[in-house]
Order: sequence, then structure tokens, then C-alpha cells
Amino acid sequence: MPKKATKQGLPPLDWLKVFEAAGRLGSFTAAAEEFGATQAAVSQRIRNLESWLGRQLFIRSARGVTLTVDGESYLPLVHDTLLALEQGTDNLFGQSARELRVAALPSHLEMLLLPRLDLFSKTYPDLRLVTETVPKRLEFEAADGALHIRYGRGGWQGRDGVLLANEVLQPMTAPGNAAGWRQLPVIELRGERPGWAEWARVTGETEPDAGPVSVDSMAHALRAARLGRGVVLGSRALAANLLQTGQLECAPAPKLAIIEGYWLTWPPSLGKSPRQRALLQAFSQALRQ
Amino acid sequence: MPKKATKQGLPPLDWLKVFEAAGRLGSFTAAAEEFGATQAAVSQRIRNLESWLGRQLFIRSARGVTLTVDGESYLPLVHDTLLALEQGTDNLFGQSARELRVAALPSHLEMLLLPRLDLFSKTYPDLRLVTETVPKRLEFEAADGALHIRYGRGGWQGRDGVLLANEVLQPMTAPGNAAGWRQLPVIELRGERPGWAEWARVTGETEPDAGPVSVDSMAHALRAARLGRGVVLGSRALAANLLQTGQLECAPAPKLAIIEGYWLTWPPSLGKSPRQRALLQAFSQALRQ
DNA sequence: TTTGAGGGTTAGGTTTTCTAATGCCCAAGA
DNA sequence: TCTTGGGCATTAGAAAACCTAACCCTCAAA
Repeated sequence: MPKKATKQGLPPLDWLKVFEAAGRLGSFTAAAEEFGATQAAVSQRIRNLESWLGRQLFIRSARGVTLTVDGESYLPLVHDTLLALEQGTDNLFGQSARELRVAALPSHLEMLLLPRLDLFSKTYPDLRLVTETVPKRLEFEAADGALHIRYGRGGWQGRDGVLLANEVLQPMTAPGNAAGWRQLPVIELRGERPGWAEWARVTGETEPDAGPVSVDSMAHALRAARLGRGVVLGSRALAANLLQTGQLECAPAPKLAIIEGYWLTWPPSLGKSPRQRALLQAFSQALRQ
Repeated sequence: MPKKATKQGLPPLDWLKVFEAAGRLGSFTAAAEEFGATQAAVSQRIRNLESWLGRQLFIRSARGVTLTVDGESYLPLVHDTLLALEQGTDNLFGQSARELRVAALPSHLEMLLLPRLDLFSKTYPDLRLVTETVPKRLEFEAADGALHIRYGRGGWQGRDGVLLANEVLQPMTAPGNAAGWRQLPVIELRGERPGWAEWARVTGETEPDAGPVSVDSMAHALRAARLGRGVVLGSRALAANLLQTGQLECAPAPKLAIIEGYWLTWPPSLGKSPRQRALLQAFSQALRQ
């Protein structure tokens, strides 16, 4: 029985839940199980939805159901919408209401997040901070609902974000060695950041010779420098704490500022309420130190 | 009666419709009217939602209801989500399923859209194209659900989009006058586009003297040039059709390419289904000519 | 003090939805 | 070819959800 034909408004939203599950699973029976209801219930609700919309959403065959073109078109919208609602609801009222999940590479967690937590914890004493280590760049996808701290140029697909700090590279050494840094062996850092060649090109300095140590993570590079292994082209943002506590020292040499930087990003559903905006604001503020 | 306490998942979505209306209108009675139901029904559904969430959403007083902090936090999420669902549903199944609404400034409709429709109409013969003239830049907001053709740098709040063409300015005259354009009076175009001064600065040419005519729209400027009133720093995108049909002619002078351009934008809900993406793709393709 | 607007509460009727049982269809396998 | 079984539709009746009507309460404004 069509409730309204060709009328504006929304269909009964509970039907959409069922449609989403059935479309996603490709089976009424499976959807029924997911709901703890019978297959007949699913069948009826979908029939209702179809007649409300005036369009068939599934093709029924004896071997199962397939989405029609219309169904295929409708599913992503419904899926995304319900997901946003679910995540948003959980963020406000669910378990995660009293915790903040932050995903980042191990070194970022250690060097950007942990040293700067004091200020934030004081403002939000009831909030549990749950960190989630992301071993590889690609696995950020898995921590969808969490905040991310990432290195890059911004503009991540389907996420809002703010720049925490641009990356600034500067020669750094163990304390006491800074003045004579030109005599120290160079610690090479492989990876996405520009190296000594680029530093030399931009600043007009002469490029130091390659040294005996080459690492592939900034954290290791900084540690090597701290241990007196030589001079590293270190990140001011990541080294901030080491510099402050005197474990590292900046060499009297020019800096190289680059377009990449450290970003805090979040799913758009998080930025919707004033309270959550305030929380994000406070958190990014704290991370800027 | 709480269905699930502190459990994940979604509340019965139909309750959210009521919450949204009540929150938006600030009154249970008003929300009930909007639904064609009684105030008691609204009261009960909201009570249900509150107990499902385990949190109060409204403060009841004898003079009416006010959202609590939780309610205030939840409302934007629910509102935006339901709106997206409604618009998306309407785009696929409603009246607007068989039409494409395009909002743009009058001159953009005339000079960018209308001359390029043939190709597109052939691919989508059943689609009604509904244009909506936007008299002033600010009034784009009013045509929320429609496609927009806009001039600018991209990145409009809450809309996806693609660049149709960067703006390229070049001296143009009536046919036959192009060679001797330096002798013609200059038609000044006021507004956001760079003028002759910027053109001269960037290209290294000498800036021509001001002429007797000054207009504030590219459409008028091009028309004046076509009528032989002088030479104009015209937009290649907007003048494309006039140039092709020989009603205008480019002067043998350097072009000025700028960062602004013509964009096609749409609400994110439109880009969700494969079919709609194909449609947008075809449409923007057609507009690129 | 009176009045009226706005909400809450409850009981019971109404509508919607669900379940259980049954039948159909077709693919896969015997 | 025949059998089997998975998957969906359909139906009637039971269950659940929902809504309305009638009532109450409270407060502010007249």
C-alpha cells in the first residue's frame, strides 16, 4: 500500500535500516538474521519501501536477490547516511561519549601527542584518551571513527581537519655538538621528507658529505643524533620536546620550511555539535602546544 | 522503556524525525501539527528516544520546551542527516528524478550553459533541464539542492565541485577591428576580474588609455565590443560562442590566465550513486564543450 | 483571579509489524 | 530426469507499537 505516491518527504526511516542491511548483505535472510527477525518481516518491509518509492529496489530470483539499478543508486546514500547517524549518535551518547580515540603513527603518538597532554587533560579531566597505533600509513582507513594525526598536505578524502604545524627541518645534534656540526657525520633519513640535498639547494649552503648511518624514520634519526651519532636534518615539530628538555640542540644553520605538515583530522560527523567543536578546538590547541 | 541501554546501533529512526521537528520548532505542539498527530504522540516518542539514549534532550517547563545541552548537540547531526536523506531520496525517486536544476547568474546561463546544451540533451533526452536565474551572488544559498555554475576559486562550503575552465582574459573586438585594436577605445569592466592595469603588468604590454565606456558585467562588456564600441578584456570562456560564430574576434595580443575559474558545484548528496556521478560527469563534460 | 497555552500521563482502541506456516521457484546434484 | 534444498513470497493471526482522547498540572499574562 503506497502511503504517498510522488510526494515529497521521507519514507518511514526504519524501512531504510532494513533496506541497507539487505542491500549490503545481498540477502533478505541474512538481513533478517542481523536484525534478529524473520525473513518474512524483511520481505514485507522492503515491499513497503518499494511501493512507497514507486520503484523496485531488488530483483528477486529463486537463488536470492540482486539490487536493481535504482537500488544500487540508493544504497550508497542510505548506507553513508545511516553510518553517519550511527557514528554521531555513538560519539554523543555511546561508550565513546567519554573517550577520545586518536590514531597516529607510533612516533607521532610518542613525540607529538604524549608530551602535550597535560594542558588538555586539565580542561577535560573526565575524558579518557584512547590512542591507537597505526603501523602503516594505509591502515588509517581502519580507524575510521577516530581522530587521526597525519603528516601530509591536508585534504584527506571524506575527513575534515586542521593544520597543527608545518614541517620545518633544521640540522640538530646532541647537546654540546651544535657549534661544530659541520664536522659531524651526517645521519641520512630516507623517506618522504626532503633530504640534505634539498636543504642545501634551498638555503644555498653546501651539502655535507654522506655519513655512515642511514635510517628510515624520523624517530630513529633523532635518537641517533641524541646518542651523538652525528647531525640530523630534524623535524622541529617532532623534536620539540627533546629540544625543550635539552636532549637535542639546534645547529646554527638555516631552517627548511616545507609545504607538508602535521594535521589533525576527524570524520565530518564529529564536527556537528558545538560541544564537539569545542573539544576538537581544545585538543588541536593542546597539540600546537 | 529502554530497548537497549548503552548498546551500540541506532535508535528507531522514526523517533528521530520527531526529535528533529520538535527541536527545530522548539515546541511539541508545533511538531505534532507538522506531523498531523497529537501532542501526546510527540511527547511519547521523545520520551522513548530519551530513554533509549539514556539522556534527556529537552527541558520541560510550563511555558514550553528547550533543548538541553545534549539535545543541542544532537540536533545538528540529526537535522543534517535527515536533510541529506530527504534530498537524496528526492533526487533519485521524487519529482526531481527526471530533471536537473541548474542555478547560475543570468549571463552564465546565457553564455556558458545555453550554447552547449545540444550534446548533453542527446545523451539524456528524457531529462528536463530546469534553469534558475540567480540575480545576486549571495542568493545561491537559496538554490541549495540545485547544481550551481559559479565563478571563483572553488571550495564552496558544503558543496562538491569541479573546475569547468580557468578564466582567461584576452582583448577582443568586433570582427574586422582586431588588427587595429590599439587604436580603439577601451571598454572598462569593473568588478572582481583583473582589469587592463593587471593585464599590462603581467604581460609587459603598455596599458591602453581609459575609454569612454565602463560597464559592470562581462555580458555587457562583450555586447559593447560586438557593437563596435571598442576593445574589451574579454573572458574566453564566456565569449566562446561569440568567437566561434564570428560575432567577436580576438585581438593579436597576449592572454592573461588567472586563478579564478568557472565551477560546477553540487550538494554532496548528489554524488553518491554511480548513475548520478555519470550524469554529473556528462554534464560537466558538455559544459567544457 | 481567571484564562489559556503548553506539557505530562494514562487507558484503551487502532494500526502496524511480526511470526509461523506454507508454497513456489530454480539451481545443483544424484 | 528426479530430488533436494536454499531463498523468497504470501497469508492469517498474534504481538507490539502507536496514537488518541480525556484528563491533569503549571505558569504567565491579562
